[in-house]
Amino acid sequence: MGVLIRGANVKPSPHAFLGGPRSGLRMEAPLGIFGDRSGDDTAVLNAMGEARLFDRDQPLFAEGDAANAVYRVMDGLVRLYKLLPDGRRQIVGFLRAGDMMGLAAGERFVYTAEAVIPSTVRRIPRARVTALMDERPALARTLLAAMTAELLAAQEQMLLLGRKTAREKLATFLLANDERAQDAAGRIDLPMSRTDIADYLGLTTETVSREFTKLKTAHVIRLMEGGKVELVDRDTLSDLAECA
Amino acid sequence: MGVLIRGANVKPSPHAFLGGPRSGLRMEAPLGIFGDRSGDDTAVLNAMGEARLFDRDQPLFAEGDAANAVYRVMDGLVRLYKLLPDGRRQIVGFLRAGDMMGLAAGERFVYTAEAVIPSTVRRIPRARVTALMDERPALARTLLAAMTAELLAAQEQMLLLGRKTAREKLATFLLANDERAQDAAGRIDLPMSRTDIADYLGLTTETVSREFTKLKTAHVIRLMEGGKVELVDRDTLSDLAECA
DNA sequence: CTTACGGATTGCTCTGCATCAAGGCCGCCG
DNA sequence: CGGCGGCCTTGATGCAGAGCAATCCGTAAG
Repeated sequence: MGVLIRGANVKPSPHAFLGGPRSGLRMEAPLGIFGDRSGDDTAVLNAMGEARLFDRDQPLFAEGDAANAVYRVMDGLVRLYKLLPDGRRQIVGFLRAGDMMGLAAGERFVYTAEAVIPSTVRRIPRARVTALMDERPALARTLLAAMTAELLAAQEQMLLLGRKTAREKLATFLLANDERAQDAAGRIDLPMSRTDIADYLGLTTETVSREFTKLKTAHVIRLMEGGKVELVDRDTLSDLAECA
Repeated sequence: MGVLIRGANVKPSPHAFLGGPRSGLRMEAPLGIFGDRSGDDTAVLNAMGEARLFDRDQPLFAEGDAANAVYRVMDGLVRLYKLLPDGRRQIVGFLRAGDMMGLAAGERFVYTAEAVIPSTVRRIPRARVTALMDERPALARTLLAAMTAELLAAQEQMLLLGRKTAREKLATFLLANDERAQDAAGRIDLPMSRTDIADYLGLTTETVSREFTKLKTAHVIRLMEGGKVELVDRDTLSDLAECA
């Protein structure tokens, strides 16, 4: 499953829960509801496993593969998606540096993970995570809290997919990424293609492109080279997003 | 959060993972990946808390309420939903007897829970769940596995909401309920209104009604009184659902 | 510099589902 | 038993977004 965990090297977001769908677990465990003893559990996991570089569009694993490891993105961007038999695709999450996936899975993965851009990913055998949970019962709780965040994000995305208009979807997407993918200049880095964004938001490439253009024309955003986006008018964007 | 847990009194489904969106956790922990020591943890939780009867449309809790308890449905049907400011509604899950909710929540609930029909619900203070986890570390693992199932179901629902047609959505919905809501005669019990189904599938009441009619006319299903549905041709329904 | 290629943009048309608008059915209450 | 109100169904119409196709643009290769 699309479980990702943000590591200690990534600065915690002040709005962990308001950022919309992240499809990821945060190791900081922002929810204290299961007891606040997470401590350094995250650090232990972070150092485990072997890192490997994946090329553009190279799969980390595919739907149907045995789920015998969890993965942690050290650098780059990974997409998780499900396919219908006729090829329609739904991206259920994007993972950035520090995010983890594969924790929430059954015997086999029910979705595919691919590098969107060249990405470094650490692979940790599931057995080691299990063993670590035996040593430190608190880890299970940390993961529980993390999975909770994942679930909340998934439900937020259900609201988006089921009830929001194209414009609202894109506005929500931009604001969600505002929290997670800002560079030094405050711009958002969106290395994924329009098609990827479309498949994440339940739209087509053309519609995504048109809505980008409209936001640009309205001076709400500015499209920079390199796939970067500057949010000029966050308030308007917020209104367009209809909460979330 | 839409975390529900099916108790030991409900017969395990042979297709726990194929039934599509359930928005619920199963205490049987069908995934052995976190270690298979769940044992009787579920039974302990089942007996806890006080049961209470909720009338039709009566809220168990609302969006924004402090999330200081988890709830277990003993009998009836509960809907979980999120609202947009202008009133658009997305139902993120239906809970039946044995299902549990509220485990995956932050400080406050981010959705509302209401009884669809008169329902008996047990309320368990969160502190007791936490205490129980201290006693039995294995419980955290059981919940972890359960939450995993919830997450997989949520992602399946994302695929449905983002990429399936109205017909496919309804077919998927019927097959998912086939696993969970059969009565003695093999019919599906759907006590929720057309509006509820529409808000769950990201459609309108009218579209749901029209698709029901089409399936009926094609002799794929039969609509019985009392909101019951008989699946006459599961194969055709399966084709229409496009997997899931 | 020229060509080629893959993604992005834009225009035009089409359509699935939403929206608006009647009825129809049924259970409830006076 | 009759009227009322809620839900469901069905029909007519509209529209947001899909589908199709033609550039455009930026990058890489020659």
